[in-house]
Amino acid sequence: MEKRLSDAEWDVMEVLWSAGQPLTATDIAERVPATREWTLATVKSLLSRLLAKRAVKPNKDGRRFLYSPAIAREPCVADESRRFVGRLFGGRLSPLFAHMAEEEALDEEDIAAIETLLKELRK
Amino acid sequence: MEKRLSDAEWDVMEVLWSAGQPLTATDIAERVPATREWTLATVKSLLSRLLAKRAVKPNKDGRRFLYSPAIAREPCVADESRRFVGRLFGGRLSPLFAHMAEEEALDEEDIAAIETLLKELRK
DNA sequence: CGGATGAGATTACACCTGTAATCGCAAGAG
DNA sequence: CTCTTGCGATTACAGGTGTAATCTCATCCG
Repeated sequence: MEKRLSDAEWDVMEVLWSAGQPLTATDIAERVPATREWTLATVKSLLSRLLAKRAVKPNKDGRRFLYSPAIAREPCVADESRRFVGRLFGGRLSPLFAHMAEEEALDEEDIAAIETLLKELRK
Repeated sequence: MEKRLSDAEWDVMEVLWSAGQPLTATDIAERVPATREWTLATVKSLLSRLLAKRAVKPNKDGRRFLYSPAIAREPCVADESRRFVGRLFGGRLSPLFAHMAEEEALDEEDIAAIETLLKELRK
């Protein structure tokens, strides 16, 4: 990634990442979370910015473009995670974990999943 | 909190939270992470903004102010955590955990700490 | 008492963000 | 071949942010 993605840009990228295929601006506008009541114009602006950041790739399809992600989701998530855990929890995951546990943001399913992961790591 | 804190504002708040006592603007400027090469003026600006957000409390001390946090760190961290985990991991902690594990951002110590926490939760 | 000092308040300013309207052009409709 | 329409590109604009200089007092030094 050349630059960080803004919140709104993330929403657009999420659409592209989950689509699994190139989409037109209109497609994207339709799939963006409904809570963002964006007009098509807004989506197009965001696409321009994402193009400038080289986060999406335009593929000419006749008179218009099909957009697809130029960067994978994983590295972006990794970046944000590092930033976040670094800033709030001194870079360590365990304090975050402790915090979430206290907040009761963990349910049975999470706990089980994490236990399994831990076993994996231990091997 | 009335509003979200910006990155720079967090740095100021961290100083205040960890100081455990009211500080003057100058004190704060001295304790801010050195990587931020801020002038005193910058710190004062940030303090103004934090006052506007009611995140810090000014206590008149003769001719100047001693600043102390008006909000606790925990709720702020909780807010940011919710935002972060919600946005990137669908609100679930286990995918974040899986991600960090893959990134090898976990060392022995973290793993042990988390195991202990899990046992606590299980009880 | 008068000037220097130092504190907060005010102002500055460029860049980023969210949100959009408008422009200019190319393609399809007739 | 012309008119409409749908697209990307350009422009807009207010509010947030990082970073700071300047202004305005009150006070301490002499």
